[in-house]
Amino acid sequence: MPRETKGKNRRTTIKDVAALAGVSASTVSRVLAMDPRISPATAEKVRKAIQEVHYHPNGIARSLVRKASLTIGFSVAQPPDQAFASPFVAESLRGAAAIAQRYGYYLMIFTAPTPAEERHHSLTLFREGRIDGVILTTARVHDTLLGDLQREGVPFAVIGRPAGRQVTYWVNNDNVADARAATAHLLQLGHRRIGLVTGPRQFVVTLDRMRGFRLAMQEAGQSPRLLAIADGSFTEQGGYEATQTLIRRYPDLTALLITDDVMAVGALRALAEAGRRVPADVAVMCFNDSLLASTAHPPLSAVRIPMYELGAKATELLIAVLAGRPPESGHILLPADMVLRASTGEASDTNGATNHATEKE
Amino acid sequence: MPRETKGKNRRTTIKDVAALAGVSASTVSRVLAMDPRISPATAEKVRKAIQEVHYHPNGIARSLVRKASLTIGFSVAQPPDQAFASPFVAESLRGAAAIAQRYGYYLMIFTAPTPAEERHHSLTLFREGRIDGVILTTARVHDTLLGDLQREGVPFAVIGRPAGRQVTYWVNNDNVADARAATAHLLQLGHRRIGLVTGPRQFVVTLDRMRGFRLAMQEAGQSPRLLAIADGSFTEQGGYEATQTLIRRYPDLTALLITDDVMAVGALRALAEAGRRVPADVAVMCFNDSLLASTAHPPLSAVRIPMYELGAKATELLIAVLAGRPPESGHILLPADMVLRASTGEASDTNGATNHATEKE
DNA sequence: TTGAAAGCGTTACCAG
DNA sequence: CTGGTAACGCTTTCAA
Repeated sequence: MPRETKGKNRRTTIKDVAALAGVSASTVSRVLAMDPRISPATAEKVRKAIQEVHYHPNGIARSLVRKASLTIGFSVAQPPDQAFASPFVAESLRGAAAIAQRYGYYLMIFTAPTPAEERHHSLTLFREGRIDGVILTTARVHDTLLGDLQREGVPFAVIGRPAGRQVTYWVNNDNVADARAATAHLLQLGHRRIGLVTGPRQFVVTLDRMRGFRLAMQEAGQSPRLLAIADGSFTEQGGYEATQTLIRRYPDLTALLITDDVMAVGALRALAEAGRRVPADVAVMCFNDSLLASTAHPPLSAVRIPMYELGAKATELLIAVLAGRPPESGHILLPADMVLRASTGEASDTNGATNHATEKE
Repeated sequence: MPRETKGKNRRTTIKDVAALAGVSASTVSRVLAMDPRISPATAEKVRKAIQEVHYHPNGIARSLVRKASLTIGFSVAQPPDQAFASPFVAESLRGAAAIAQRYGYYLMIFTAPTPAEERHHSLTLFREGRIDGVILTTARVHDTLLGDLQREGVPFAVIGRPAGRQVTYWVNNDNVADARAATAHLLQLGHRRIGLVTGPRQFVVTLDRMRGFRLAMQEAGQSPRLLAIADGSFTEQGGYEATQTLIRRYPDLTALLITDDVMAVGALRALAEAGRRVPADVAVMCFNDSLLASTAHPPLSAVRIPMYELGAKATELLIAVLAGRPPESGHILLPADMVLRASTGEASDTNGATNHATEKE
């Protein structure tokens, strides 16, 4: 009769442990929580029992009672068939995963092509109790998302600069300053006819970089009305098409600033097809600086955006908030370096994979 | 007194809805589950109440009682500071995310540098009830992981070919055949002194591709003892170093097969430094074919591994298993094409970004 | 220092 | 067709 022919193969629960150790479930729970007022003797007993039955506390039950999932959502604001193809997303996810893991948080990812879907997923996951907060990887210009999340009490941190003033937690590089510095660098090299290829204008990052470009050009005495700018999607093809448009309309450009390295690769293709040599005819400079930039032909000079760090910092920020110790300074600006390679005619070798001769701004 | 000054700002629960609609919680639950035997009238009442209080069922509570989290784990067998940097990981994750989302599953990702950690994370997440099953992205040669998971009853699907015979669910391309075809192609171009640069030998994929290489070389009458092979880590630097070693030891190589495109980019760097022109002195062919391969200099001929599809199919397989309708055929082999570009001297243009003139095997 | 009991928010069985 | 009630596995008062 003391045979244990009860459950078939239920996973072992806290009660099994309690029974085996001859204590109550509460006591087991306390041992697990390292409650100091448990006697060393019983603690030992319980621990042995836990070992014996291979007990693992059910995280779902815990989440239910604690009202916390220990899970962070990571929102990729792109169609699932593009997400992660972008080095920016992949790298910032890498940073987020590293930090989440370090602090004992789980990471749940979801993709959302449209703002509406991103809103829906973030809200639903939170309301269902599946995530405690969310990392957003994109800030759009006219976007009710952030306001909605705030209103609903969803904790979140943004990678990028939110358009409004009201958002508290975000991490970014200073895109206006960085784009301005990059443009200034091209000007300093002697270029005057500089074109800008940007991503979609619905993104704050696009507008910020455009603004930096404009500022530098104005400072150089260029009329803001005459600036050569074209936009495209954040893809190789997008960069290709935007560049084609731009160089057709402005055939005398001698330099191109491109706000994304994937797009820049497409720009190189367009330039090659048009018979323009880089950097002899047209100098090219881009943003991000993934492996793609250093292995392109020619290797691309780039503003090195700390993508990994952006993801990591945003996650740290969110975790601090979730842990109830929100940092006084809600946002962080990370510095971006400039990496000079052959595409602006300045690199010593032609394969810049390790040629990170950087120049602080 | 009919003022609702009850909870402070508790999220609304099924009971709130029940109270408002004047029915029991069970009834609300049934409406949610679209139980056919609920009367249209009450269903309507309940639905209105749900709208009114903005009710969202708590997913954690559901998971607890249903013993299913609707969540799939995605294991990245790499240190968090490398994960997703690999196009293979990024692309297969993309595929997994798309399918998971389509079937209403959530995706939880975790990184694990060592087999021990991968085992620990997979097992713990499952035992805690946080995931219903797991996608593994790497198959190692001597690996108890898969056996352990089976023993513990963790449903899983593998991207890649598991070493043992016992594993049921996996998706792969035929690496032996694909490597053999690639080598055969180089042979057909007239090369005889062909070197192989591979990833770490602990991975099944490495051994399979080595095997294919060997087979083709043997068929061409080469002594298997004299084959030029070097291995390195799956990084640009790994490819660089392995290639350096290889071309020093075998200075007369006229072609290189490299089992990864990130590594191939490093190989190009090593060749350039050694003063070998590609393809004039050394032809280069690689695997995977991400954007990196087509934008390298020169553009790399590659065996195009369907990375996205591998992730997608593995996820479909796992979801089928979780849904209780395990497919009769447990594993799937996807075909891989060959994309010929300038690095083997065959491309018409030098920028192969869209030059996917493929050749079926 | 420990135990009993009351939840956490659902679902599902058993009556009616 | 609908309502009570007992789980699901854990944490956390409240008592002792």
